[in-house]
Amino acid sequence: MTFEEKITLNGFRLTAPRKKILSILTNQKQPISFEEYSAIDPLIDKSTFYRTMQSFEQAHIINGIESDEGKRYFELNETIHPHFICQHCHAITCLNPLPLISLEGYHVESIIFKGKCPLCSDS
Amino acid sequence: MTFEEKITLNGFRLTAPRKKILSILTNQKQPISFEEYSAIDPLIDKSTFYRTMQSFEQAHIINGIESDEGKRYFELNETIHPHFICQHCHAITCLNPLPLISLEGYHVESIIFKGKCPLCSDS
DNA sequence: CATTCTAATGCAACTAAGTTGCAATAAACC
DNA sequence: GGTTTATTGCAACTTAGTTGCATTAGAATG
Ligand SMILES: [Mn+2]
Ligand SMILES: [Mn+2]
Ligand SMILES: [Zn+2]
Ligand SMILES: [Zn+2]
Repeated sequence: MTFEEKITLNGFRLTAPRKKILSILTNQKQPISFEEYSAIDPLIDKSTFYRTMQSFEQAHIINGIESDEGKRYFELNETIHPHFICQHCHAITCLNPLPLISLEGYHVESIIFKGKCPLCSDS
Repeated sequence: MTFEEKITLNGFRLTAPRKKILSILTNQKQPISFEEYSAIDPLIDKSTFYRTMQSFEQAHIINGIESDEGKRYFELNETIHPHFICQHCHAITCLNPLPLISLEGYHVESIIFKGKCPLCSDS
């Protein structure tokens, strides 16, 4: 699906900030924060960014993930997969899809593992 | 282990706020935030609370969990178990211990499931 | 017990991620 | 092109959590 389709199929207007946000998120291997995003797109407005994240998250175009440090990280919502948050270096990593775990009564939508990433486990 | 032991074995001084914090956390079935804690212990100072959480977390006396809403929730670190965060009502629930999942290269210390809790799945 | 040392407290001021109000702008639809 | 209304961009705000610092009070020592 193109950026244009992702945006317009949900009834959103096709604006410059939205196209840029989707294009940049497409190039990321890992979720990014506003701080990281605005390093790539320095002219972005904070409100526009966060409002876009809210609308796109509700439309399931993107996922938000809470870091250990009180920041939100965002990624495109393509194939569902779990994430790992390193409590040492605070990196957020996308993991390979995992066989779905079911919990009686609960409707599980995502899984986050926490601990030490490979880099931090060595040292 | 008594509150006194938990505190002093880590080289911390035995103070009134620390004893009260541990006694209140002991009575909780689920992790609680500062907001919830201070409803139970209205005289607690915010700095004292958060500084205690930091020291106790480093000493592995308590666990901190990030909610979906940018707040930290705290619980005693007794038996390790996963948690469920409802993305609808935002409740944080302790789950029963789960067979340990291992991820090649990663050192997993905790697992958080997100989705809809039983109450919110019905409605 | 009194003395000393220093960790911990409590208060106020601060920080920073994220939100909100609102006037100006520009998509979308005719 | 003209009208309508969602969206932008700016500044002001909110709020969870942190920090600096003077005061207090554990704990160790004699
Ligand atoms: Mn991912
Ligand atoms: Mn728990
Ligand atoms: Zn790491
Ligand atoms: Zn719920």
